[in-house]
Amino acid sequence: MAACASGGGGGRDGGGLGTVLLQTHRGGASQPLGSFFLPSSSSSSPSFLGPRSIVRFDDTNGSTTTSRPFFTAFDADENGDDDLDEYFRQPEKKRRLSVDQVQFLEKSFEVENKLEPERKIQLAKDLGLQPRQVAIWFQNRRARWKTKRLEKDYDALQSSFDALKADYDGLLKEKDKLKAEVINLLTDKLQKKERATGTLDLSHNDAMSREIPLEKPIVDSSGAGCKQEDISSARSDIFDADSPHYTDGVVHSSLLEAGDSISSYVFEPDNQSSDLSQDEADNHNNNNFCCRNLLPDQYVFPKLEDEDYSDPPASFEDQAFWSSWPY
DNA sequence: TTGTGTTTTATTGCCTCC
DNA sequence: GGAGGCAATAAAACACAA
Repeated sequence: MAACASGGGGGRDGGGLGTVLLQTHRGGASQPLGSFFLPSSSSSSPSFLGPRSIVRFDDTNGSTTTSRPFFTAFDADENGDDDLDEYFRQPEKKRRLSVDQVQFLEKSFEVENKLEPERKIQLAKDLGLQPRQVAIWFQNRRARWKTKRLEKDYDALQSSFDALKADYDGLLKEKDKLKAEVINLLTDKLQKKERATGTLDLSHNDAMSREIPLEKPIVDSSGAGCKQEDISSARSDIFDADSPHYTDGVVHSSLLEAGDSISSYVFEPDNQSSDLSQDEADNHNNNNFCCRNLLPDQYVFPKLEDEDYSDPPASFEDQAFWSSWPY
């Protein structure tokens, strides 16, 4: 058998297709060409709806037979020999499947998007198409389906990310707000206490107040810049007795490192001190701490926080974090 | 009418499975 | 090794604005 599909190459199924068509042709050697055409159910006008790929087969007699297996509407009697001749002379062209054919294939695809050989043959028979065409249609349809699914998955992921990001941003703002409130309350408390006790060296304090802004007071680990009971009472106003954040003079917070005490970590580290070593810090403490004249031997320069938890956790911005995200 | 972008049909080459 | 699936791609058909 010599079979060559048009368009060059012909593909693997070309042989199978040739076999089918040749068998059909041989089976009905006296059959007119019109028997290959299906009546159109959607259009009364004569039209060629199948591809015009012309498959030539040299039969055993050496003559060339041209098969046009999947025209869905062609009335040979109406069009006459001229049209037929004109059609045969036309160079092969791609033809789209008819609406009915596509609908039929779509329904079949919904049932099962894979095509077993028997089903392929049956569909081809029902639609007047080549089995190869049915296979190609399913293949292309699977590709389109996959593309759509990817788009949907991407949209879902994007929505999920946006929602999470909004939540995260909201929480960050809330955290900043609460932190500011804590700082203000503690600051007020301290100032009131200092005024009430009158132990503060005002002249010295005035000088210090110019160096260290009140919004970010430096607090030591033993007394938060003043007496332990001062900061303790202040804290007790901020954190209630049941609060997980503070018990027995120690803050237990997810925001803090394990073992850190509030006296060290309630406040952000002073930027101007953040790069100092402990020795430098001690020196800095002696020179600048606002209440050093109260209990000099207890003053310890505030422990500096390594990381600022107001920033997103590294893992959140990290690629690895999102690559492990389950959605 | 024509240029351009999109969709559909078909081919090709590679890969996997039996 | 053959059959079939898939990705990439070509090319025809189609839609549509200018």
